[in-house]
Amino acid sequence: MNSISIKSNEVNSQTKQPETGHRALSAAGMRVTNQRALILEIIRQEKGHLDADEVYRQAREKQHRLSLSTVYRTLQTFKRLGLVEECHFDESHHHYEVKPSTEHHHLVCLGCGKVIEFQYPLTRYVKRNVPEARDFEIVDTKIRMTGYCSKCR
Amino acid sequence: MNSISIKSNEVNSQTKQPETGHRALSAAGMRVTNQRALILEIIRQEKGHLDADEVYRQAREKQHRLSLSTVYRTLQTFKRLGLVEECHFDESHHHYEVKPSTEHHHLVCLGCGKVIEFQYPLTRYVKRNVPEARDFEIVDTKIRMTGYCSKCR
DNA sequence: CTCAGTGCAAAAGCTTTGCATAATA
DNA sequence: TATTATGCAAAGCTTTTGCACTGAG
Repeated sequence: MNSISIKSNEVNSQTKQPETGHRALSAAGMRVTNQRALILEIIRQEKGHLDADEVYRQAREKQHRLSLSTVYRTLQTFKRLGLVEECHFDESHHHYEVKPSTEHHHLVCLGCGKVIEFQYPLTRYVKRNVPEARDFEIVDTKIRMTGYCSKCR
Repeated sequence: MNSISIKSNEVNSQTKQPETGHRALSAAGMRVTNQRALILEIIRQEKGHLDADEVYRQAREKQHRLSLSTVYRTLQTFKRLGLVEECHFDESHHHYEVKPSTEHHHLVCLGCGKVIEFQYPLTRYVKRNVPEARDFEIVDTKIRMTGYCSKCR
């Protein structure tokens, strides 16, 4: 409903209160719980791409009693609200990242597992150049290229 | 080790023997079992993209006692040999298709679930136009665009 | 005070594995 | 005959769900 843009990763260090996420959550008409604020903060601060279990482990360090199901439920909620996005780097897990404002894609290194992001408006390009995509209303584009990075090749 | 190209989907209908897959299997130095031949035949004949359970159901119609684990093991084997490829259309399953000789990608309709394939050398395009991809040795490109097809939009 | 959100435990999917049996080369 | 592959059942992992309790608004 509301489009909430996430622009900064900096933590509000002047005020003592961990304000991170409060605006976004309440703007979406959701209750602001410690769990949600914490999970959102974790995903935002991690530049990379976390899976549910990594979020859980990190969250647990701050909130001892938080449960895995809350992590899953919260991740689903954030996904629905468009706050985070699900990626599929390997076959078994989901990974999550903050929703990027501009279209970007991933290069996944088979050697070291590093994920390199690049921004490029490939949706537009495909829409223009691929006949099959003409009368298809593209909602989302996911590109995952695998291979070997400069170090590993 | 050997690269085995699959070119035709036609069933050998002159000879009575279900030859499908025998060459490919033995060329790869694997034992030719009825189960493997059948599973390969099913994946080849199905133009679309099957998941393990669909392969299992179809295979069962011909070989009553075949087990799900054999399907999984066989699919893994075929993947390793490069005979089939794994796709990820939704979050929960794997889907398999015969390994295509030319680069192709998928448009997945969120309305009816239809999967439209299109061929386009996007790897080359990305390699040329995306700086981050320059010193990355791209092994595989997976593009999945979701949206709505002409009927569903 | 009320209802959305949480924790816990249990269940549900999909996939893998151990082991004895069956079948291929 | 010597392995390799299979079937069956059981386990493994990730994710979801039911329910009573807690806490935000």
